[in-house]
Amino acid sequence: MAEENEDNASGLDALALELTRTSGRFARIAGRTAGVGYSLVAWRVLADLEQSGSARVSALAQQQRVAQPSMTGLVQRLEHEGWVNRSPDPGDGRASRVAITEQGRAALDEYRRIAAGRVRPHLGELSDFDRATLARAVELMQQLSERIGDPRA
Amino acid sequence: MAEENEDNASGLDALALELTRTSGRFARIAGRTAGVGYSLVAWRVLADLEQSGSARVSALAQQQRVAQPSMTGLVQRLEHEGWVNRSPDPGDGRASRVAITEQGRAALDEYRRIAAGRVRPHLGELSDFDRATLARAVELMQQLSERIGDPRA
DNA sequence: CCATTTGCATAGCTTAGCTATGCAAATGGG
DNA sequence: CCCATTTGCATAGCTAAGCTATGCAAATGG
Repeated sequence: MAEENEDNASGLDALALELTRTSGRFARIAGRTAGVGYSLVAWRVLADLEQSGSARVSALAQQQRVAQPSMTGLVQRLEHEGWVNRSPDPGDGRASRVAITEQGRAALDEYRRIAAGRVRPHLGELSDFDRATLARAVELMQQLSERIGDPRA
Repeated sequence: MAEENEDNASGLDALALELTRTSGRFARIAGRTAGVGYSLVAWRVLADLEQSGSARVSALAQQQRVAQPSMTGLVQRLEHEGWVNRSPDPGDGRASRVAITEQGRAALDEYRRIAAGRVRPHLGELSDFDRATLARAVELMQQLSERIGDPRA
């Protein structure tokens, strides 16, 4: 791969495609296999709520870059699991604030334990350099995610 | 991130989680936004067929690590789009061989053009080193994908 | 020749996303 | 103060994508 990153656009295209395809495959296999059940977005929402305390539905939708009705549905499923609850927003009768429950925290911990457990042993077999490469790639993919589809691209 | 990759398991767990979450987010944003329509698995199947010529449904399912009925459904959708066709397998009356059509090749090219076009400009802004990091990360994620969930783990 | 295995399809479910639309609460101009 | 607009969320209805369980026809083998 190192021989095609210096000169022309076709190398960029190839990298763009490979990155997209590989990340999708990896996420599906690492995050979904063995029936953890919910999507990555669900866990991201829980993780957000774990730190922020509570948030409104539309704010969650914006953060995760999904449409508002999609987030409504996800929150409903999470509420049905007992992982979040909704309370009326003081000062705005339309809005409701979504907060994580104790069960939600427990489920999140469990998910983290399982998901990490599936990937960790294979990470452990890599060299320090390869692990650092992956860690840096995570940062780069986060940057790219934010830039792609951003209005000010 | 570089300060936590040397000593204990919590660093590995953190990397495992971040890698899973970030790759999922990236794939969703890069591959799905702007309504390319089908999933990454669909395009991977087309790409496989482009190179292999034709394959059986169960072989495609194994390659993509999905259940056989899932692949049946995907092949039906692709067939409905006119992107693949099915012909009876000579020598095995139960099986049918799936092959890509000219329209399928065109659709695949179009997808590649769009998907690469969305990511490429942002890749172009990175340094050579960062691009090489991503290219190496692609290889590593492919390795990890193959090892995770493999019977002989 | 019949029992088992194999390849694929179907049925029925859940998750997950989308757009379009509805409704109630908040906001703001006249 | 009243009414039109905006805003926050829910609902309806669609498609895609995955799963398990099951059915059926063709191949295989004792």
